Amino acid sequence: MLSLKYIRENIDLVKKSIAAKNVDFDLAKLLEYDKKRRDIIQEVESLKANRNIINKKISSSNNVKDNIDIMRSISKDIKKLDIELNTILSKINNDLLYVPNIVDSSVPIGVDESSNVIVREWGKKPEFDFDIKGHLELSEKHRLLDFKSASKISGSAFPLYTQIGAKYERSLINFMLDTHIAEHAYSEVLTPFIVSSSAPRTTGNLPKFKDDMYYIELDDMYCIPTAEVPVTNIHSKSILNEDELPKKYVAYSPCFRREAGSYGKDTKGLLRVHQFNKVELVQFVHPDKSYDVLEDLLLNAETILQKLNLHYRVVSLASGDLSFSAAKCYDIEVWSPFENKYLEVSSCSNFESFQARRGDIKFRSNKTNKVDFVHTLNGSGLATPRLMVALLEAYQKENSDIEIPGVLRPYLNVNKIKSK
RNA sequence: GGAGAGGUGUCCGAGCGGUUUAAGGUGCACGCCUGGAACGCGUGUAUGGAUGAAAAUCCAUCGGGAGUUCGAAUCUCCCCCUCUCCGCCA
Repeated sequence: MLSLKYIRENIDLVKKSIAAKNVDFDLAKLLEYDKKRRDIIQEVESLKANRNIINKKISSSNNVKDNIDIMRSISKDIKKLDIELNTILSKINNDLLYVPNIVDSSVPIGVDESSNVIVREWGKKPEFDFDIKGHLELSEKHRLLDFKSASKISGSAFPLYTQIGAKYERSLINFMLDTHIAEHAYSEVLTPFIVSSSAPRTTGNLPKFKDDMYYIELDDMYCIPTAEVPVTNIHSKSILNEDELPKKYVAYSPCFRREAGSYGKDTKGLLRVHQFNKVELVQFVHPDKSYDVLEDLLLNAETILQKLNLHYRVVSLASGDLSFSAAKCYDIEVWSPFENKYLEVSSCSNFESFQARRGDIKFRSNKTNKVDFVHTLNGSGLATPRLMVALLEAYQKENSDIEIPGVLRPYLNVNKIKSK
């Protein structure tokens, strides 16, 4: 969320960002509401000031009767104006939730992903001198996944990991958590996976993207689409000390996504699923530092792929591909040899004060003793399904055995997944 | 699910219709005192909003919302949250 004041004082920038993100929003109407709001406030506040003065006269007695008559009429006027003000305020507050975050000046401008900019590539595409198999065929052969049983349980696109597949998944999660905790100094949290509506409102998932989440009507709660949602809200409605910044959290969670509107796309196996596991990095930082931290956080996520020795590239998202809440975002895409394309395994975003405003997350400056909103950032570090695709495919041998990367061997206690 | 207790400023805690512009304490900051410190004394100490170049002035805020009243932290209703006990349950 942007503040009304900020919007009023940066109309051009806000207008530009709305256009750059391809968002439909009537800014002129909002500014008109704001003008009306300020007019009413001035009127009603002078009445209230008057009310306070007369109230004091009544309590210090003499002329009580006359003053009560005056108070009656003032109170009537105040009540009328307050209703008018509340009406306009609720319109404004609702509209504000639909204003997208501003776009950082370093973000490439473009309507969609075709304008994304490749920032760097790491490693190189593995080469094979035999016909390679895809992750589905490999996991079927080694009984790592059982989509058939899963569909009986939950329908399509819910993975059921079995035997060494399940252990592999668990190992990946632990490996990633351990790496971020030990090498990047994140502190681990394990959060609720079902949240009330205020949490996704903070992060920007609500109100605009309600249909992307699983909703539990009976309790008016949501299954989290990412650990970003609960973790970002750890510090909602509070003022942190500047000394406490940066706050760095790493959280494993399952992620639940309805993926409405994406049917028919990436339907094979693990490429797009309704439930997946992810290790998420979240930081609360001083506003001056957030763009440096974004680069750090990106490197933290990249470390995982480097340790797994998987080829990947980093992409800076164009304005039109940028999410509603983000000011800037990098995607990390891992190479899938069989799909013959890059698969998104991480998004690392700087939200600046956008989420902090929605969640009321502030810090008190040491120097000025004033409070200001923190900046929030997060990034997947990483999501497992497409990572698993890349791992199975890149590490397959001609006899279909799958080698286990060195860093995962202590977790899995085997060097290879062998045909039985 | 049932019964009860409670939600007040950084924190603790009083107030239960108009001397509350929220007592008192605590924490914090600054000043005085001191060789330096503690003690003591003094001053200040929130958030949001409106006007304003600024200084400042004003308005709102005692979990949230609605109501009663000339006037609500205080009375009424609805909701949320925390705690205790009971029931159910992994």
